[in-house]
Amino acid sequence: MESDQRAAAPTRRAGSGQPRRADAERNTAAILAAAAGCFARDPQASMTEIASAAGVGRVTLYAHFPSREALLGELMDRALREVAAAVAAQHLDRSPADRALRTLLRSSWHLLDRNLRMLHAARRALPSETVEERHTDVLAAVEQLITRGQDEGAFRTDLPAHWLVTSVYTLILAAGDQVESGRFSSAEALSALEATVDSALRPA
Amino acid sequence: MESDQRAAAPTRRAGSGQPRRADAERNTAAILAAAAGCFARDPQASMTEIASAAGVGRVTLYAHFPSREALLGELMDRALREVAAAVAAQHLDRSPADRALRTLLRSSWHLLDRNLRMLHAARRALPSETVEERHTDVLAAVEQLITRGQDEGAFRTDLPAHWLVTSVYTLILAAGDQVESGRFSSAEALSALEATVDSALRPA
DNA sequence: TCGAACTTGAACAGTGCTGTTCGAGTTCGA
DNA sequence: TCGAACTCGAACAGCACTGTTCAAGTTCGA
Repeated sequence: MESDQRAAAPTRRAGSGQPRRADAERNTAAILAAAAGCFARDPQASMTEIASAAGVGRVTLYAHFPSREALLGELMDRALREVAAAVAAQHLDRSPADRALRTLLRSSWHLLDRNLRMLHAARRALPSETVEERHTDVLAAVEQLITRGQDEGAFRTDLPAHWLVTSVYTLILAAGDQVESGRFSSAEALSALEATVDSALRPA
Repeated sequence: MESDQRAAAPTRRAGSGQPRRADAERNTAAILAAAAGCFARDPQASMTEIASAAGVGRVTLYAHFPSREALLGELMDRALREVAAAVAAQHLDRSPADRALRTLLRSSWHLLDRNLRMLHAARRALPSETVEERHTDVLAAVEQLITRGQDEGAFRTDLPAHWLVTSVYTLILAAGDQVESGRFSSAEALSALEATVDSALRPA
C-alpha cells in the first residue's frame, strides 16, 4: 500500500510525495504520541479523547488519519518496525544462536515497556488476523534464529521451531504482564523470563 | 437498580429461591448455549444476535440477563466452575506433583477446546480485572500444586511459584491458539505443551 | 507579503447498539 | 381449568460514537 510513504497523511498534500508543512508534521507526531498514551490507558479510547489529548481538533485528527482503525494500525506498525529495527541492529546472525537469543530477549524487553499496553489495545480493537499479520516479519526473524539454533545443536529439535517461537513470544508477553500487575519488578521478570526460556529451549 | 438480586435471573421469580418454571429454565440454557456459540464466532456479538440465535425474543433475553456484561460474566463463571470441578475431581493432592500436573494439563486441555474462543471474547468485552478476578480460584489451585511440587523437589525452586503458574497458564493458551490457527493438530499441541511445561518446570 | 496549506468548531447525518415499557398472547403446573 | 409465570414484537428513548461538510480563521514558507 502507501503505508510506506504515508499511511498517516495530512489534508491537502495527501497522496502526492510533496513535502508537508512543518505544523502538519508536528501534529502528526503529537497525535501518534497522544494516541499511544490514550490507548494504553483505555483500549476503547474514542477519537474525541485522542484528539483533545493531542491538543488538536477532531477534524484535524481525521485529516491525518482517515479512521480509527488506520490510526491504531499505524501505531502498531511503528512499534513493530521499531522492534524489527532493534532486532536487525543486533546482528543476531553473527553470534551463536543461544547467545543471540539472549541478546534478543534483553533488547526487546525494553521496547516492551512502552508497547505492551498498546498491543493489548490493538488486540481488542483490531481483528485478530490484522494483529497477527503485522507480527509476521518480526516473528519470522525469530524463527530463523531458532531454526539456526536447532541446526547448531543449541536448541532442542524434538519440537517444531514455530512452537518454540510461540512459546518465547508468549512468555515475553506474560512476563510483561507480571510487571504491569506488580507481581514482578522489571529486573525480576527479565531474569525469570531468561531462565524459563533457557530451559524451555535447551535440548534434553 | 434491582440488578443486585438478579444477576442472571428470569422474570418474576427473580431474587427468591422459588423454583422456576420449566420453560424458563429451558430458555436460560438455550441462551447460554447460543451465547457461547455467538461469542466464539464474533466476540462483539450483540444481544440481538444472541437472542435470535437462542430462538428467543430480545426482551426475554433481557429478562434472563439484565445486561450484556452479566451474560458474558455468567458464561465465564460457568466455564471456570467447570474447570474448577474437573481439577477438584482429579484429586491432584493424592499423587506426586509432577504426575498431578500432567493430569491437570490433559484434563484442562479438553475443556479448553470449548472455552478458548469464549475466553478471548471475554478478554475483549470485559474489563481485564474482571477476567483475572474470575481466574483466581483455579489459578490458586494450580499454584498450590506447584508449590507442593517445589517442596517435593519435583519442580525448580529458583523461580517463584506464581511465575511458574503464569508460564503454565500462558503456554496452555498459546497451545490452544496454535490448534485454532491450524499450525498444530490437537494431539501435537498437547504433546508439545507437555514437553515444554515439563522442561520449564524441572529443576536444573 | 501573499497565497496555499493547514486547523478549527459547530453542526449534521447516520449507525448501531442498549435497556425499557406496554399490552397481549402462550404455556406451565397445581 | 385457571391463575400466575413466562414470552413476544413493536416501539420508544437515549446514548456514544463515526465520519463529513462548511465557512471561517491561522500559520507556514517562498
